[in-house]
Amino acid sequence: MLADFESFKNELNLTKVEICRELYDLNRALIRIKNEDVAVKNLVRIINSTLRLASSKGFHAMSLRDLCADSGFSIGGLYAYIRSKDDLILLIQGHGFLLTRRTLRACTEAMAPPREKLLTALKAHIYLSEIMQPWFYFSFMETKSLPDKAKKEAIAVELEIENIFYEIIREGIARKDFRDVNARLLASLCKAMMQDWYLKRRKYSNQGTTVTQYADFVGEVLQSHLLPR
Amino acid sequence: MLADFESFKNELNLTKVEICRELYDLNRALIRIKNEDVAVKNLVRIINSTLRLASSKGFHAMSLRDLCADSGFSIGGLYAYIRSKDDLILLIQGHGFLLTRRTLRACTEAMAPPREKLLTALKAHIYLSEIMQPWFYFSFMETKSLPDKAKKEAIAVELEIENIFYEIIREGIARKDFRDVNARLLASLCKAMMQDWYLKRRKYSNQGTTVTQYADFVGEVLQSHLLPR
DNA sequence: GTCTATAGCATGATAGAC
DNA sequence: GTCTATCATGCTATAGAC
Repeated sequence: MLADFESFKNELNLTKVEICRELYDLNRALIRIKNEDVAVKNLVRIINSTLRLASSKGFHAMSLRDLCADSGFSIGGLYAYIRSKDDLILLIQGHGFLLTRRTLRACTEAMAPPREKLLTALKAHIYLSEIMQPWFYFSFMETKSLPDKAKKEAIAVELEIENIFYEIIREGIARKDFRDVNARLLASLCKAMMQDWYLKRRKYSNQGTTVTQYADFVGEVLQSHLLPR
Repeated sequence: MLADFESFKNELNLTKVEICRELYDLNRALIRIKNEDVAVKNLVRIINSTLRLASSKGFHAMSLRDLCADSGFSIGGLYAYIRSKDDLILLIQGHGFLLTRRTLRACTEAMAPPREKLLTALKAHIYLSEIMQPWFYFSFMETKSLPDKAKKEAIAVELEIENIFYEIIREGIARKDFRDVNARLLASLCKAMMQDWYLKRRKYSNQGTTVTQYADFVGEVLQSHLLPR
């Protein structure tokens, strides 16, 4: 069972380097640099800068000159790693989806009663969004800039995630572990609350709220509504 | 007391034309056209197009030529209404804030027990965001593109709105109408849930969820957590 | 594998006719 | 009050030296 954030983090071992290494392996065809260590090291710089600049001014308002200045690359050098500016969105968002789906599926496949399952999925999502906050924020804000096909995929992944929660709630209602509430709407609200953690990360930091606190609180609110009185 | 959406809408009388008329009156200094009827009519066109284009591809990705094509204006004609492209963000966002603050303050100034007050504020916010959905969505997405001063104001307004809910919850706890929960966090979650209505408007439409249904459901979830067992 | 230099184009903004 | 024509700038992307 998933308890605190630290052990979740250690178990997943999702460092920036590890994330970019897998991203590189999966996108070798698009990237001109063939030396893996060099490529991964520089991808970390490029993606770091992209996420920072895009989150502060927006991806479209960020020029490639900005990106080069921030990452210490030259325009020419940068283009060895991407084919176009828009490639960057696809790269970052696509890999974010992959990790989210994989992590959430892994955490919810084990047999468990709905209440535990719900809390586990909730924590997994919030904790993952904490580790990858800039990725999640970027994905949310830049979905509208995606080409049509990728945008549809983004919406589909969103729905898939929501459905994981929907199914858990439905199972709980069927087993009479939960009250007979509107499962679809509650799944949506659950998503909305999880989302707020990475959309308003700064606000929660300023308030001194920790991830674990936040996840626990959302868990309590959901249980207040779901558990029989 | 605030009941259904339709009567709220009729009472406020916030049509596009009325919204733009007040916006024009408050920003006469920036707008070169002096005939009010002409100006208001065209501002409706311009702002409509801006909100539509910005919501589908983002404000920065929308060029002024796009805007002209969509609104039927010429570049030269457009510049009689704005001084620069960025003026448009300020105009739209600033006026959205004004209306939100005014409406929410008006709905919560009456004396009422915390439970009623909370539900009234909740409905007022969600109903207003339904009437002005494109404005709210635009405001949220483009806050990052604002110049420093305006960005700070945007964050301040956000916090002010959240504090309205925070204070109501605190009062309820103090009077023992509510359980002793974390008021600050619950106010944040309340905001997150209200926000989802205008951020994911399409999704809820597709599901067939109505505003009234949504507002009622969020109200129930909050009460489940707040009311003594 | 990374750099500098530059092509080619789209953009925001203005001037001035009507 | 609205239009067309044009300017100056800044952008993405490429070519070619090292």
